Amino acid sequence: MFALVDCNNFYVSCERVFNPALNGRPVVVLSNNDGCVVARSPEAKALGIKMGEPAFKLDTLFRQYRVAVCSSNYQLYGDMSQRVMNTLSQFAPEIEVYSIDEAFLNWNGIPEDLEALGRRIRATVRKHTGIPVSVGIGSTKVLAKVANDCAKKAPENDGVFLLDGREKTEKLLARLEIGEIWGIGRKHAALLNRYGIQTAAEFIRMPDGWIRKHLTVVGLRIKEELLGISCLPLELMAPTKKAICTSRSFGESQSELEPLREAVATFAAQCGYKLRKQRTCAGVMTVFLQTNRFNSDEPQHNPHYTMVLPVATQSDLELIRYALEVLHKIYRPGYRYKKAGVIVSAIVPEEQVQGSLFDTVDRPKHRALMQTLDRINLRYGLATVKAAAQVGDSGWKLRREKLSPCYTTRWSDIITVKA
DNA sequence: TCTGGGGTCCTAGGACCC
DNA sequence: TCTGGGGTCCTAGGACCC
Repeated sequence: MFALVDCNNFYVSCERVFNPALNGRPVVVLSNNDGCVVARSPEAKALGIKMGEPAFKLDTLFRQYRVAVCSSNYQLYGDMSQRVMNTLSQFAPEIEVYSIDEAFLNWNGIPEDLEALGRRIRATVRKHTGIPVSVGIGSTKVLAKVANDCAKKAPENDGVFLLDGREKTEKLLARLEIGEIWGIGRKHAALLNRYGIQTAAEFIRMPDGWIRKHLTVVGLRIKEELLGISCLPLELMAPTKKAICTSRSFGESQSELEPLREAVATFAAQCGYKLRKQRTCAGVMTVFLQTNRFNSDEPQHNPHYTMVLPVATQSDLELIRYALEVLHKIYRPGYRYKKAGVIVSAIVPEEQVQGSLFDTVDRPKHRALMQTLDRINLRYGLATVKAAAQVGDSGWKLRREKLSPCYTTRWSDIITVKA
């Protein structure tokens, strides 16, 4: 058996933990740059606010219904997520942290009443962190997802749903639209609908060959999982990433080279940090620029260029140097760039880097320098020490007008309680 | 004026090898 | 007159997830 524990409207719940005045009110959290709605409280959902809707289109509605609007605060959410995951790991021998707000638990051979265990999890996470969660229990990961959906949507389940027994499962799948199933996205749902398949029950009646032809082996696995045959194992170790991307939309569009240099240098350094964190080096780097695709009357330019590095690296200084080289290649004056990014790939373990006869970089020195830099920044806060290329007047920086404090990760932001 | 930021997996087709 | 059969690797594109 698997349990899927999912935090209810996680980002909103994090904000509410530290600001109880947000309870009972419609609350939304916006994406980076205060762009789109990425989390909604139930009250906000009830107002018809859609996931991913651009915030500027909702201004009037926000005012009319006194919707509380928060910029996203990933430091806070990341830390709260860790606290939730720590609590969850006490409830299962194995746990897969699937995303910032979800985890699968291995409940094979647990002799207890699983529904009761689910309720205990809910109460404990609530007590330890203040975050409300839903627990879905099923014999495969896909069925646990289905169960979680029931736990969340039907109020009578009170946040916990155990999906067991053939009859119970069949009845549920007959009511479930195929597009609701984990792994069936919009395109596949539309395709299935065209063939007259509306529900999950109808889907699992289709022959294997047909599913394979139209939805590849991915679709076939989903069918098996819905039938109760587990083929998606728990993934306990997060695999090292094969590509790492750091990109941002700018608070304001940028035409000059200088702010773009600052931005691209910052993204390259961020990639370096992520590479070091998973103890890897990257051999290939892509830099891209984008103009605002929504301004169709503006000239568009979306260049990108990929460079093979002489020797795979994880040093900020080297990554920045190459990223700026590439930036100069692709930049053209006269365009208003809205977004830029750096992607590193061809990632290898740091102890398996292929050297070069003509290497001019003092690698041990870079390594020591980066270690020191990471230690300082860990202790004194993000980017306390950084490369000069990253420093500037920052016109490109994110817009985050409604940012909450970093209650749990910054001493100066720690919460004050008046009694 | 204002529209996010990450990732993964699978397949088909072409290049190349013996 | 006759022109094989088996692989691997890489990339682009499309689907999906949160």
